[in-house]
Amino acid sequence: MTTRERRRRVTIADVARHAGVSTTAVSKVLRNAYGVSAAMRDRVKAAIDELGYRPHASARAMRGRTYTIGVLLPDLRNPFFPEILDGLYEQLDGTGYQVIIVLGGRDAKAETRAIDALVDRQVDGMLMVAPRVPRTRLEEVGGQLPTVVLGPHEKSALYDAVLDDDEIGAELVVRHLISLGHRRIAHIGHRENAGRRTAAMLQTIRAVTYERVMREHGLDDEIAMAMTTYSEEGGYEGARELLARSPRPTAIFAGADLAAFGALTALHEAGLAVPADVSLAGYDNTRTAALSDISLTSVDQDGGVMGGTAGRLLLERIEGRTSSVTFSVTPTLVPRRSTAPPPAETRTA
Amino acid sequence: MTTRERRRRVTIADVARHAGVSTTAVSKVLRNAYGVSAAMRDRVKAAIDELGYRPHASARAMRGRTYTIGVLLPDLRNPFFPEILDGLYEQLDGTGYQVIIVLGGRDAKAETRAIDALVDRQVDGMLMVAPRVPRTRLEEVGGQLPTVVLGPHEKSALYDAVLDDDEIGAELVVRHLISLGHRRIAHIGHRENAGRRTAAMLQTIRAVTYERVMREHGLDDEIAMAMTTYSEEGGYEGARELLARSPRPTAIFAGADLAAFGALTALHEAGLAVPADVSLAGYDNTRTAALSDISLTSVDQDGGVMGGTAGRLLLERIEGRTSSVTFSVTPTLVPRRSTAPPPAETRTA
DNA sequence: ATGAAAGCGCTAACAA
DNA sequence: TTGTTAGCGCTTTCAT
Repeated sequence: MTTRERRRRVTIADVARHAGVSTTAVSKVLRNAYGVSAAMRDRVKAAIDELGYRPHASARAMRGRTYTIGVLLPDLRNPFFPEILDGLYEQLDGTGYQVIIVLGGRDAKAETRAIDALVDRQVDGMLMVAPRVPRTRLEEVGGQLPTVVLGPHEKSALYDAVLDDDEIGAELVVRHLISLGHRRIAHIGHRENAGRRTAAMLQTIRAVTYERVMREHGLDDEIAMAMTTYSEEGGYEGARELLARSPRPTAIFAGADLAAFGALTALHEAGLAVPADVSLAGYDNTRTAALSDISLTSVDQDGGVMGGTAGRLLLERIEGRTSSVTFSVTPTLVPRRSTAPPPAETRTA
Repeated sequence: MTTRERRRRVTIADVARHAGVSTTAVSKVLRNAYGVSAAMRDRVKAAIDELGYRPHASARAMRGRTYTIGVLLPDLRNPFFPEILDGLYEQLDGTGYQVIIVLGGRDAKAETRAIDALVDRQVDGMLMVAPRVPRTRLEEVGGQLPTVVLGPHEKSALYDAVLDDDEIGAELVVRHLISLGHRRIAHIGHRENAGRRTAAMLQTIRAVTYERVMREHGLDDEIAMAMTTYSEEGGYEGARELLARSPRPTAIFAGADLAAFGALTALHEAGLAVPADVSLAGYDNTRTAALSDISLTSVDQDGGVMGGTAGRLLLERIEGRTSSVTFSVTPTLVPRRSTAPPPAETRTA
């Protein structure tokens, strides 16, 4: 009878004693397992309620499931992530699964630790949103537990993939700008310093597609990219860099709304009006983009559907599916007031 | 020799065998515990590296610590939360503690489940950001494990509190508007339907302080409040309600930036210019507020310091402190272009 | 300084 | 249908 520092929690043994049954019986009731009479079930449930019993997750983890889904998020600032989580929660509602979130943080090392933390805590399934660790690491995780990767365009036999068709999304933006009459269209991208597998990363696809569409329209010479990061700071720096060129671009396609917001600041500081002087488009169709003072043209990729699908795939894997699945969402363009035909004197180009 | 579904993880016994020592020795090395020779430490560390061993969190939880800090967040959309988390992570960096986040979700019931999930997973410490469960629940948690509550203005012997001096913050805003010449200043607040303990909630303090300052300036009759929620939707509805009044307010103090953004949309729809027709101020000084197209006057409460302090207090409690501490941050006003003197014809009031 | 062994709360064989 | 019991991987007395 050790005196625990804090009041001892109710255990399955307490419930069993209180109900006058075995711990096995209680365990079975908890898991809705086969082989308990209605009477037994009622007695046990009553005892659970009376004692206010809740199972110790760690003890369960030692033998079975934790009823936990782990989610890796790169950060908390990207307004696209809540959409994903909303879809996930909706899908998981009523299943008894709890979601815990860890943050990847600044570098790949921090992200590795965050993923490890989830594995070490024995989550039953893991959703990795826009991970930047090497593909081998993703497969290691996928080999150990049900895993869904959201973002990167790389399929694997070891995990499911949910992704936005970033190629279509980028095409929509660049063609939209071209159809408005722009030629000097620049791009703000995200450079991942850490890793290989860049070809599969969504930021690479957006950038490469931008280049391709430009070429397809004979705008090879107008290609201008600033590779910073998908963040406000990155967008600010990228825009400053692009605006310093001569002649300056008449349109900027930022690979993420967040970067577009930073670009907006840079444009203002440079005394340039949007869209009168420079058109601006983003990606993600965040709520801020929809604010009428911002009214940013953007690409909508339905994060709710993506998150919900990720949840469904995770549950399927937990239930035993071993084959690999890829789910692709087709994005749509949401034109707003931040994009318009280029100013007249542009013809100097 | 049960064949686990997936490849069995390396355990402490494997490490012990590999190093030719006891599991006790390995455990001690892991925890930097007293009573291991340098030679032993080196051998064990080598074995750990060679085998790529990482402790099972759940197994540790059964006997000791989980090295986990649990954070409860109401949602992922409030741009103030990342600031808090940044401070927390910085404080925890290098301590070996991992942060896991759970989301409170829509109602108090969901929040209760989220908190339970953290308790059931035996986190070593818990940070509850703007919780809405009853105070008794907070104290229950505080009685079981090191706890810090961020937001509510209620001290307790059972947990530490980190809070913004919302009274000062609200005063700053209302006095700022009054000094600009406004009289018909309205407020958009957050009504919690679920709970008691409203008097201590930050939203109540902001609303009550608004009323008090109005009265102190003889503006009793101009008090107008729309109690919705601190969200974009809430701000939108609140503003529509306030703008429907006649005469309409010349200034709106939204209790949160998020609500101010919603109000912005409503103002635009009503064809009203900010600040020419209506001045608008928020609270939280989020990044979006700083965007030059928005340029929202707001109250800055240094979430980084709040989060960092919460982390420090948590570590102190884990190390044994039992006395209760309250830490209050004094906010500052950040005036921007969204607030200006009222339009001239206002004198009809 | 080192190790043997008990036990944390639960689940799953296996018996009854 | 119900109960007994052996662990899961770790920490922690308590011997040595």
